[in-house]
Amino acid sequence: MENIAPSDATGWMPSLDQGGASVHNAVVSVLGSRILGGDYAPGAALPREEELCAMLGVSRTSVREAVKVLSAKGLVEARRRAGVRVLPRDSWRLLDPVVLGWHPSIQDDEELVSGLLEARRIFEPAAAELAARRASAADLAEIERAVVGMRDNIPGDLNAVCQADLAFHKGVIAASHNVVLKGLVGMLEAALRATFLVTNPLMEAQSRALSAHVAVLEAIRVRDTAGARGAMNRLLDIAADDLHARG
Amino acid sequence: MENIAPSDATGWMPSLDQGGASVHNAVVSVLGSRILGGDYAPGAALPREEELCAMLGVSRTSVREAVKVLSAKGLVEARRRAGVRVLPRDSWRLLDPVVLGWHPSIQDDEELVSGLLEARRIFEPAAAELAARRASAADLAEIERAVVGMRDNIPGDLNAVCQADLAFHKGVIAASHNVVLKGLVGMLEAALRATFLVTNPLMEAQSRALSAHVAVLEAIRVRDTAGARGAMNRLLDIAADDLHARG
DNA sequence: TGCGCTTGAGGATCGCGGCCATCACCACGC
DNA sequence: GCGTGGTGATGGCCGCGATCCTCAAGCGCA
Repeated sequence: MENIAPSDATGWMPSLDQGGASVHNAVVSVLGSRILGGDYAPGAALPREEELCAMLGVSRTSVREAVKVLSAKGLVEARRRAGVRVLPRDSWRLLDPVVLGWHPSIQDDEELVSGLLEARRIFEPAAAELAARRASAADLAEIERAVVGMRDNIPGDLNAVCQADLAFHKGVIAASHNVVLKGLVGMLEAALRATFLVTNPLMEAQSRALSAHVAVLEAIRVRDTAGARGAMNRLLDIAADDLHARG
Repeated sequence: MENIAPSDATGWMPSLDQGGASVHNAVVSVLGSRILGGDYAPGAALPREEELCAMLGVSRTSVREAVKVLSAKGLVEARRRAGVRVLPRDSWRLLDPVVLGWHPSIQDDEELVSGLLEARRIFEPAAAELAARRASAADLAEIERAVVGMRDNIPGDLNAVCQADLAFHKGVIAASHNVVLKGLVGMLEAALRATFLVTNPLMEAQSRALSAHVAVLEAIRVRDTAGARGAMNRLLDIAADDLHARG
């Protein structure tokens, strides 16, 4: 029965503890995390509005807005008399980065991790091939900047390396100029984050990964579609190896 | 300045004209369609809450809930003093079937149609390959039922054929047992609907498509992964041909 | 005198609480 | 067994105050 709001009258702690900066975002985040975490299982019913208000210390307006948002993301369904029930996992918009961000520990969800990696092996090589065909000068510059960012931070700042790695894959997908693939960057972001959490920062692994990234970049630059696809495949092989070795 | 609500006091027309069954769903649907239709371009600001209320004939509560939903789907962003602004298309959750359903005419959006088909050619053959490896008896029965549904309605009910076709592709993706791929069924649904709108019901095309579907089913049944991938590729070749011939 | 930073007021959304309407479900009665 | 009314939940509307971002006017400095 924790309390989100700063509660009563006396003091005023300016910050909210969870999620976004606004009250209803905090409610959305709390309920979403609780659903993804399994506290409210699919098929189960959430507490009534009134109870949620009391539980979270917010007004009905915020709770109702939060329920609407969760409903928009396919997590719950609100019916008139029956209250709010959690929908089965198949209807959850797991490709929504926000929803994926509510997962308490992606790296421990075996089905999700393998599904994400499998999906990456399906569409990232294809994205690289399309990028080799369509990348503009700006796209190439973006990808190259990411590679440079990886190289310059390799022995040191691990966080910067991760961000550059993410920027690299985002750049390749953006260079594919495909609307659907661009809709998958959120999923990719979550997948990479999970990978970074599992894969320890091994020097050798990092240098291998860097050379694979360079190979993808060069293949795209010279418009070698098959080479780009193959280089991306090798890159994902390395990632899968690291993931498997550590898992 | 149309009015969603039944307006004033005298009469009471029970039905809402747009979208779902509830008021806020109607508002969401109207605003979403208007954004997708280009009436509110990316970067532009929506009218103020008060104006939207007057324009749609609903209360601020409904408008605000609708804005929250649209914000959850990445269409708009509400900032305090600046009002509600439409976000760039890249942040729209186009993989959300609801969002895609707001598109006024998918078949006329060249970039979207080609992007959808391209995406299908990337991940549907892969899904067929995975299905050949993992399909359960129930999965196979579901796919087979869809094929039978296509065959039995081929000369007659076009709508039933389309539904069976959709069920077929859904079944293959479900049989792949991949979380990410299952998240793409909404996109697939919109893609198929757009295809059906363009491709006229040619007898020869339908029979060709049917045999291709049967080939995919048989390959999955005998666990022929490469065959399933190839058959799905041929199926998509046919679809692309029909689409191109008519486009 | 011109430019840039600060500060003030305005104005929009945000959040709250109460109210009534609506509708599904259940139990009672015919 | 079926119809009907009670009951309790969500759906929707309204007005209020708080908040805080934005824009622009005003001031200081070179």
